[in-house]
Amino acid sequence: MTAPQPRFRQIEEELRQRIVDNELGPGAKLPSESALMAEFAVSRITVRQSLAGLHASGLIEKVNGKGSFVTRPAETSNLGPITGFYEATRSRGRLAYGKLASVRKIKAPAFAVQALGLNTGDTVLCATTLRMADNAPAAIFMIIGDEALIRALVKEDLETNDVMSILESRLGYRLTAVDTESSAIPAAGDVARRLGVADGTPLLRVRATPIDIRGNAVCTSELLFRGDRYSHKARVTR
Amino acid sequence: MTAPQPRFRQIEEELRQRIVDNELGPGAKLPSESALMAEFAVSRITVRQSLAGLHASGLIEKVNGKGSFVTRPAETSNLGPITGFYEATRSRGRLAYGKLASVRKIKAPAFAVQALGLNTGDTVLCATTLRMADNAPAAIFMIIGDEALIRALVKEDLETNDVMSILESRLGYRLTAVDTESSAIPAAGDVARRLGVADGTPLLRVRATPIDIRGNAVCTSELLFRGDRYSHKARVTR
DNA sequence: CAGTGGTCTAGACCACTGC
DNA sequence: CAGTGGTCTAGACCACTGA
Repeated sequence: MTAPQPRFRQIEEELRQRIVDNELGPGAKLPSESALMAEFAVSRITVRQSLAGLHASGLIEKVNGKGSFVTRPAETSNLGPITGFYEATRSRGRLAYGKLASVRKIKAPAFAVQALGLNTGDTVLCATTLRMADNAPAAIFMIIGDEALIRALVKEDLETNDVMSILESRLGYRLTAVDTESSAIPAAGDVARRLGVADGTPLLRVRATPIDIRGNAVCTSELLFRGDRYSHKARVTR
Repeated sequence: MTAPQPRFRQIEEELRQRIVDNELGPGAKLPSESALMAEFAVSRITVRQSLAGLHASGLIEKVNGKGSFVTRPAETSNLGPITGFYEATRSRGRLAYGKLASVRKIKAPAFAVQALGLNTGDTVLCATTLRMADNAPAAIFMIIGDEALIRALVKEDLETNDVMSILESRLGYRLTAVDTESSAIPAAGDVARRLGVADGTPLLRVRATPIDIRGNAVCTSELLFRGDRYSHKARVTR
């Protein structure tokens, strides 16, 4: 038997649904606690218990004397600098932009198969950009995912905007985490040439997979940095 | 003016203190909610609000019908495989151990100064181990911190146990996060020789700083991996 | 000023645990 | 069975916001 969910959780899920469905968009004001008491016919404590759940998920913020509001995810992009190359670079006062190198259909590489839960041999769309900092090549970025999603990302301009920020502020995704895997590899052939380094130069390879509010992988990406000039910072919490 | 803390937070802090001071050790049962109501002369809701705070920090767990218990941190070491080299390697069925290479007093390197909030020129104690997987060199590990702490870690056997697990299960630290910074550097001289790789081979360098429950850096460490054989996985949450 | 969220009280019934 | 935490009600007073 599935135990019936407690009332406060039902209300929490109902509100969560309204937010995910963009019925309550970023920045929108939630009904006041007394309004929710009336709507769901429960006591104030029950309402507050529901709101506490949403607050804990970072979905809403409460402002004393004003009300509760849906958070604007893009304004609190604290999922690590890797996931926000342009933002991080610009915040240090440097010029950052990218050049779209290619958009093509490929057979999903092994890491994408695993990250996205695909079958071997599935085809995916892959967009590649060369990211520049102060007019010097800084990194090669590759993003892989569902065709419709990648086309939407390209349309929203991958040469200026970070993927995470497009996903959250333009495409309505609600992200909760990013899975990352870092390793060090030698630069080779075309990659070395495009980054302007000698063959064999150590590169930092970071593969990142944003996870949405339902625990699903949205897409997956690979970033190749010059190891001598850039590093990847993150805070891992339990 | 510092605003007076609400009652429930005072109680939360009091209980948190008892846990941190090991007055309530891992696995210990907290007083029941009714006992806490009597002790602090507050209503049950207030008590539960305090416990909710501790629960959110992962410090206690509640068991219906039994009571609330202090969590055993070592049993939930999910702060990333980097921070648990031995544990992660052994869990894949491979032999993992280390060799203590040196323990010496040094002038704190720049990254340690920043991570630990020291002054340039301060001296710290530094222990180095060579970590082996299936009898082959896998990584060079260096840990830097306060003299007493490093000596305690060495005494608890850095050749067998992960730092995080020693800190949590033997030395009574309560860790909440780990700050990490990854980059790729070429192997050089002594380091290359000890890892058994050619000069210039890309190495993954991960610097990790465990953060305790009060937000303080406990110590800081640097790990040099062979980039072709190991990678660093982490899930970054908001 | 009225409306909002922040805090708190004094009760209640339930499901679960262990004796 | 008594003790525990899980859920919920119907109130209350406060501090803060904005008109």
